[in-house]
Amino acid sequence: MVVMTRWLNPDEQHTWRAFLTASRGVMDALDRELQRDAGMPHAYYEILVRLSEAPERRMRMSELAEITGSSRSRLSHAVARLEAAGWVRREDCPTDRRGQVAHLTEAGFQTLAAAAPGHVEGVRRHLFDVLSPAEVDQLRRISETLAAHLTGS
Amino acid sequence: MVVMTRWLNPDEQHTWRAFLTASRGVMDALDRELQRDAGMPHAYYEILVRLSEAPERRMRMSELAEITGSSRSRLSHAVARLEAAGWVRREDCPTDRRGQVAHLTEAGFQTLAAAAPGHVEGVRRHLFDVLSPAEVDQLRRISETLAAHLTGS
DNA sequence: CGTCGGTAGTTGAACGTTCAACTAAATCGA
DNA sequence: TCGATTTAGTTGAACGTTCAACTACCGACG
Repeated sequence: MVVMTRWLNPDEQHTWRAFLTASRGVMDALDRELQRDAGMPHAYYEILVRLSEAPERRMRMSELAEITGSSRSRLSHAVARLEAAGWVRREDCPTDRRGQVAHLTEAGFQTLAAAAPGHVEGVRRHLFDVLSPAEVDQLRRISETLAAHLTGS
Repeated sequence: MVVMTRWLNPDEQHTWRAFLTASRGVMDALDRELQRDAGMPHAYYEILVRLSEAPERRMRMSELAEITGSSRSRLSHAVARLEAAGWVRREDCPTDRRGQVAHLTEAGFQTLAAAAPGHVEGVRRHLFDVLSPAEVDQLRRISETLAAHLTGS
């Protein structure tokens, strides 16, 4: 069966490219800043943040992968590096002999605490300061909708 | 001078994380689909698209780097791979002996033509079909604002 | 109890990006 | 016209991600 492609019209084209430029741009800027100021990419920063928020600063690898939106493999490699940096330690899970628990070390917490203010400032500078409160609200709803549909399909 | 960090309030926190999840999620999904269906990452697809739109399907490396939002180094590596795949050829620039001109080959154009319908469908599925026309409009304005501020600072 | 399918996590190779260093040519300024 | 600066582009190494293959363990069903 031949299906006609519904190409993007010029408006959609423009929106799509603006979205690409903006989202990539914001992420790249924050990534660069974090790499410069804290010596780690944003993905690693996020891992530390999520661990710092977990009870006892510990989390199962699977859950951590799930919540940071990364594959198990990616998380495994990442945690290996974070462990080498002394920021995370891996421990055996007491209830599941297959499992591992990632644990944010005190050094990791301190590194995170040192990096956080600069990063938050960056998020403000590149995102919140630039948009009106109404736009921030719109962005939130749009993002939630998009995110919901991703897990769905 | 000690500066108090203006942390993100819970609403901002939520918005930021939703934005992260959504933009990463959409890009990841399209990247996966393009890799599966066309054997190339989205960044490479974009290079081919931009070349296909250029006069004579030719563009200076610098301009191509600029327009695709990548570093010169990244583009250089990317075009090297695209050239190895037979989709792009590099030619000497006639007006600037330092310069190179990337040229989309017929094979590259055909590959692009084969990949485009599926990709556009993906963009619709993950983005446009999910949002109302008003939201699409909001997203466009927000993205344009964000993009404008990136080049600015 | 045994075994069979699913789950948790790791590994190494291939790939793509970044970073800094480098070559070569254009441009600017005296 | 000579030298200094800037611009164009490439290169290789280090890094981070992906993919597929792998080990080990859990849980369920006979």
